[in-house]
Amino acid sequence: MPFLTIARLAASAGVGVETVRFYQRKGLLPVPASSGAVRHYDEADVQRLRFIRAAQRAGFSLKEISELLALDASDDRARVQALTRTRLAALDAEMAELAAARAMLSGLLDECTSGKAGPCPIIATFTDNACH
Amino acid sequence: MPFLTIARLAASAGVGVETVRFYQRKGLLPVPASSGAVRHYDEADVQRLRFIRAAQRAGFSLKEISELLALDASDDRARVQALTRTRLAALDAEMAELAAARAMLSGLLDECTSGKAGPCPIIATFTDNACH
DNA sequence: ATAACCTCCGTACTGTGATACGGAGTCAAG
DNA sequence: CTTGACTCCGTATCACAGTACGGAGGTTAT
Repeated sequence: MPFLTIARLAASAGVGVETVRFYQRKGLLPVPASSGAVRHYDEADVQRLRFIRAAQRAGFSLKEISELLALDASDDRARVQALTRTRLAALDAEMAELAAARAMLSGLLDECTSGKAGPCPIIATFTDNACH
Repeated sequence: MPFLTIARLAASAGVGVETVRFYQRKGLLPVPASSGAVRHYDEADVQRLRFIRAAQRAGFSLKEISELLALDASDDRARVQALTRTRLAALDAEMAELAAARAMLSGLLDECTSGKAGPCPIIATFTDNACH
């Protein structure tokens, strides 16, 4: 049977040992009862750790992920959907902000590189507070 | 002449007094030489503080902003353009990540709400690490 | 069986952007 | 001439997601 040490568990999800221990402290990963001094991990731990990283890539915070992990056991789809809708709304808001910033900067960069005289339009824009 | 106290300076940019003091500590705002015990601020300080907030809305970090502020004096357009291009690339990368997360979650939410049997698809997706 | 490496555990520190607290001094109005 | 609001200043604390460190002990390859 493939017992994993903490280093191999960490490697299986592409994180560092310290990160695994950090997740344990946060309650996101169980600390296995050690029959002996060195703890060992199994596939369930690998799955759980990968779940955390996958949910993180979807923009969930560690706090939200710990709730998702709890819901994994309880199968409360309404709550999962609510968390997901909240996350979607937050993603939309963040994207709108980034898009606005991108549009502004890209326009200013064009202006600035087109070699007009006078002060740099990028700096001037911030100075005039005209960007919002 | 309209001397401003720190509270009025802060209010003029919609930030708190502590935030102004924080920016002073970071070197983003000058600490005026106080002729007396209470320092006073002028329009230049208001402009500088507003510049910081405007650049921040464009996604620049305080560290980048302090460089932009230095460039404001030196008029080094090439450097400003380089910073702006770096910021644009970072914005594009962030937006792509958010868009991917959004697409995935939105699809999963549809699936989950369409009331199919079996385990919640959102949870299942993270569990299968199938999202990337 | 010993060197080299790994694990365990607690604690401390990193960076980012603030926000809070407490005591002493200052200033304007009533 | 006192009360209340504001300022100054240093230090501490917050949230977030880790990263680093050090010493004691366990494990593995030669």
